Amino acid sequence: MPTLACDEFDLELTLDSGQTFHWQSLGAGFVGTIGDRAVYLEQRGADLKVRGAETSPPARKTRPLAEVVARYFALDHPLAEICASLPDDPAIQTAAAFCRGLRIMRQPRWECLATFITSSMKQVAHIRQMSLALRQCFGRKLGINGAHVYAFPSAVNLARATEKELINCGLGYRAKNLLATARRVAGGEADVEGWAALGDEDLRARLCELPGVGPKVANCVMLFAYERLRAFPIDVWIERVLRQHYFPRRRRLTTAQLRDFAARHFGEHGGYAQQYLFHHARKTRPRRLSPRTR
DNA sequence: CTCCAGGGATGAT
DNA sequence: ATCATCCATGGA
Repeated sequence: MPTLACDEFDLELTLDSGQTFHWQSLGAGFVGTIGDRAVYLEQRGADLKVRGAETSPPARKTRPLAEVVARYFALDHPLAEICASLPDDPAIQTAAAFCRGLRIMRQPRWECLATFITSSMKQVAHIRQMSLALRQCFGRKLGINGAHVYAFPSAVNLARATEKELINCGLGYRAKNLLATARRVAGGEADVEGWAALGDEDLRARLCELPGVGPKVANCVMLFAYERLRAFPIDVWIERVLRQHYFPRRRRLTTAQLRDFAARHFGEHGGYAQQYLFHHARKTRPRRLSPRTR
């Protein structure tokens, strides 16, 4: 199987860090899609084994799969330098050590935006379920390693859906927002590709105009699909971590103050800092003790 | 500024 | 089987 060198990379950790919600474990690796391509991935140390779909209509000239994978997982990010640039405080240093090899991905823009619109007020298991349902109902079916996966549906395809169909995919009140946003993107009113040329503030403003997109979702999309490594999404987990470690006995603290602090303290790679704090907090969350073990 | 809808998996009892 | 918990956005 074709192999790609991947230093300072942990595939499983990266796929399990709340950036993407459709990869499934299969044998010793994972199957999923990158754009319209079905992919099987398996990591052995610094080797990343990569297999593309056995395409039935033989693919026309396309970019080499290794390039596509390397770009998707941002294997070009200088991880050692990024970690060295993070502030030297115990909270972030502990989290960064815990998350060695976790990279901030470069996901397809529409797929990332649509998925994070569905993510609001949902936990990872739900988001995975909705992603799968949307793919099965509206996406293209692809074969890989004897399994099958579904590409994420284009905005045009989702724009043709009815609200009821999206509700049947488990979206609840998010159906209306996703449908409205899909229609704006499909109609060219919202140019999610063209927006890549905008500065951070303008991009955030454009994203926040879309139905179902607030500051948190906008920051996730900026970070995971637009390479804006300063973007610092603040959800309840991160808010807890920030208050606990950086403002231990300050009671009155607005979200605006937290935002300003994060931007100043974590700087140009704030998104990496956020992802490390987030993943560490989730994976080391204090589990409630049952009465028996207490 | 505050309050609240909303809903299904998850874990505790 | 029942019950509490988790959660971002948007609108009142």
